[in-house]
Amino acid sequence: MSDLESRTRFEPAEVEARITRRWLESGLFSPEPEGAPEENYSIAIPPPNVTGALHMGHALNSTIQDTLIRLARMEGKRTKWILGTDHAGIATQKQVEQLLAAEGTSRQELGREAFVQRVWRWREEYGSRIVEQLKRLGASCDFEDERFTLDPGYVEAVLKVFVALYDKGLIYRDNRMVNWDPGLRSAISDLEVEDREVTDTLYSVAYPLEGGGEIVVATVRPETMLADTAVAVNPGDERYRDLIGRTAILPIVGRRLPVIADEYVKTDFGTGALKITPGHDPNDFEIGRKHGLEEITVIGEDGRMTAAAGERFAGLTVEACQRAVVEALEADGAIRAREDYPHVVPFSHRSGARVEPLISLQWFMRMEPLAEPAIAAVREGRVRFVPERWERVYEQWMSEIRPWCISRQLWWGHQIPVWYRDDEVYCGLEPPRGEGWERDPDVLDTWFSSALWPFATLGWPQDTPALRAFYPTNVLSTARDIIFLWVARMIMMGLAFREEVPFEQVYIHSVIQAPDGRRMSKSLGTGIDPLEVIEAHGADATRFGLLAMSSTQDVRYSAEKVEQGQRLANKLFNASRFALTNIARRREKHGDVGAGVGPDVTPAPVARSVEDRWILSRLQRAKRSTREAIEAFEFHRAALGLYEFVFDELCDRYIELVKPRLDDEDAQATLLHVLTETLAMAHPIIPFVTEEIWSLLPAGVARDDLLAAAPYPAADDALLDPQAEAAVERQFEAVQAVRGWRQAVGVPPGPRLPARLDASGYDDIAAGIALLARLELSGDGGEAIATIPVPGGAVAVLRSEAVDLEAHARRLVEQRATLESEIQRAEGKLANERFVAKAPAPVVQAERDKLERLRRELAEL
RNA sequence: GGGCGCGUAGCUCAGUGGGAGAGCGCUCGCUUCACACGCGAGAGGUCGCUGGUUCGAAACCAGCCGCGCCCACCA
Repeated sequence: MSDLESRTRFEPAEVEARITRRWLESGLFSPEPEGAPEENYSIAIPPPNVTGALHMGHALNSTIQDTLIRLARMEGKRTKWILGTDHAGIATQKQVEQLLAAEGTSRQELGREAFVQRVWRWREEYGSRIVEQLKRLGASCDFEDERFTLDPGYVEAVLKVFVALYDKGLIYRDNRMVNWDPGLRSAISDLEVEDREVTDTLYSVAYPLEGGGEIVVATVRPETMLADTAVAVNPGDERYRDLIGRTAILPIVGRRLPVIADEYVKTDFGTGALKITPGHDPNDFEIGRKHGLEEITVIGEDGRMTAAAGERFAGLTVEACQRAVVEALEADGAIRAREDYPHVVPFSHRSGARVEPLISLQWFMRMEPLAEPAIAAVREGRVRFVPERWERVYEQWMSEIRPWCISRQLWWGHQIPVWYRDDEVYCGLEPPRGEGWERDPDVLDTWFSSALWPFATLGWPQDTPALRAFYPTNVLSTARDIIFLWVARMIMMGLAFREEVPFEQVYIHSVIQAPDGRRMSKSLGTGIDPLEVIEAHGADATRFGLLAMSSTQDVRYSAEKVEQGQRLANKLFNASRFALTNIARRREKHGDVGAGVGPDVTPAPVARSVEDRWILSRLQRAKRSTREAIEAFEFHRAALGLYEFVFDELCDRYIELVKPRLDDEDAQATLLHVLTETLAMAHPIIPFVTEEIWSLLPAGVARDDLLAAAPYPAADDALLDPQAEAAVERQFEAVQAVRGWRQAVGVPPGPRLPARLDASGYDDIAAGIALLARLELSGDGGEAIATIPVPGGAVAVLRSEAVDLEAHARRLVEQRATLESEIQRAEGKLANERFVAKAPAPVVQAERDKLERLRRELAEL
């Protein structure tokens, strides 16, 4: 205890490592796979990239999930937080390629097999970093059952899904236009493309017509004209009607281009005539297929012009080629106009390169048949989004879903289980028998394997106990940016392969922006490292701060909220230190260690006074609202409500009021009870400090086991006491009135002031008022030198030289003015006949009561 | 082009039909026997603008202004 007495501050760094070790050694986070999903509770963590380091988004999301998980665990549910990392094809491959480059070699030089081995070695060395960082935050994941999306079992799940969808005809190979990322040299999906505003030049180029005349087309990409195979106009366009069916001559190249009609062409944009380049423009590709046009490719996968572009341009970069083509057209006098043209163009989210639309042989997945039941699941409430508005966003995207390009030209990932031999194609879990087969070199989009996360992590396709116990999971928590990339696809795959939704609720949490409102990002230098925050303020403070600043909308990072959390941890620690050292000291003196405290139970509260009944009543409300707020994903309400309870009610009021009674065993029991319940109530939010204090509770109060394993305290309605709440409310109004008066009239806060209570309804609470407002109350009938209005009467201040009567008079004038204006307002309201007639009776009555009270107070003055 | 969200105290944000709130910051006071990461008392707001619904609007509806995000194949 003497040790505790000297610890005047909560020191997180000293405590956290010790507590973490106890948690991990307890096995509490690793439940036996038993029971049914309905009685169990599980969350699958959004798997961080193996390459990743904990950023603020992870920290918030992990805190949210851990708060849910810890609450569920304390509610007695078998609770599993499924942990793992994602192989993150592109990010990881890039990382290792950079290493190789630094070593003066490359993946091509190593060859595929050696390269993949190299990535595995890298993963062994660095892949657990983020998992260790999660421990620092206090995350109670099942660390003993960590998964990886390239584990052998996981690979089996991925291949099985691929083969099944292939057999159903949902996965197919096709030569189509894809988003080609020249930086990555791979196809990417629509969702990995981001639009950026760019100002290009819009050129008007004249194409001569066979037999005389010309047609002028508009383009921002003159270099692609080398692959033009037609010119299109709108069939209803008077200007060009006569030209349909004629032939244009492609400048520079000399190719003959049919002039075709297509509704797609807008008459009011550009020149109304459109050059058609099926090989390098998605729209033109569709038009080309519709009209059976030739598809010519002049831009290669390396982002340079191919031989088909002609000797003059082959080998040039796209940019250089554009300049060369424009020069050539100028020399021909073919450029009729140019203007600056701001528009959005696609860039790769992965490499940052400008996306090059190319025709390429890739694997695609038809999504509509999978989307349909996934839309129904949300519509029927089997999956619910919080906040609800995301359901519409989800549904809208799902109802317009397009084929998903799932093949990537990478080496790190799930290699596609398809083999070729001449014209034969084989798809299966095992390689085909016989000689001469060659496996498709491509790997699957990382999100393909992520889509299986909630069940592949539990052992599917094996029918494992874990799968039976924890699927479906309860909640998925994430930011909105991966609703389509990941959440929607998990729902589709869960329904397709488990016939069950993967989770019941999807919580979409805030995106935390930099304090200045910009995106938090390493490259912008706006990132804040959560580990540094933990170092500086503690994990509890970080968790509290993140929850307190979170919302249903994006928020700016608030260092103040973290500091608020640090104050809460410190306050709770000091309040506990006060209670524990005092009670221990007094019991030692009296030689009874634990009277009134049963051996294995939280001490039963013994309410002797109105403030005891009050704090017990307030405690029930705090427990209820904290739990309800967490369950409703209103984490800021849970965190800030806890702060308010601890500071305003437990510390500033109850502990102050109970101080003089601490020799009383009943008061000790009540204080200990409130303290232990508060610790338990707060634990899901600030687990470290609460666990630490729990371990310091006297024998008989603290169980030997962990607070993390203790039951979450239920709100007991029998302890609600509206009378006590009203009484203590009145008490504090009176205290505040006296304190305010003291300040205003310059009476120092320390000395006790002789006074008399001329008010009714103060039998139980007068002593507390005297204590907190520093009054010496007596029944002295002498004359009051000053009168302080309090609810139901006044405090009469008796003879004292400490009172400045002029200041008192000034205060009286101010208070009268305030009261009079409030009375006027109430009177006005009640004089309004329509208010009295139409407003609900209780509202009118409340107004009348208020008016009466105000009038009494004015009279007291 | 379609959709969503947000404009409340100097700052960051709660609040959704009956007397404008929190944290930080600011002012004043306090070595009150747990905590100065503390305690007490204060100052500070046309709740973006306009109109409507209502006895009553920061909240509900409409329009406007400003900011942010998502989706979308007009060269």
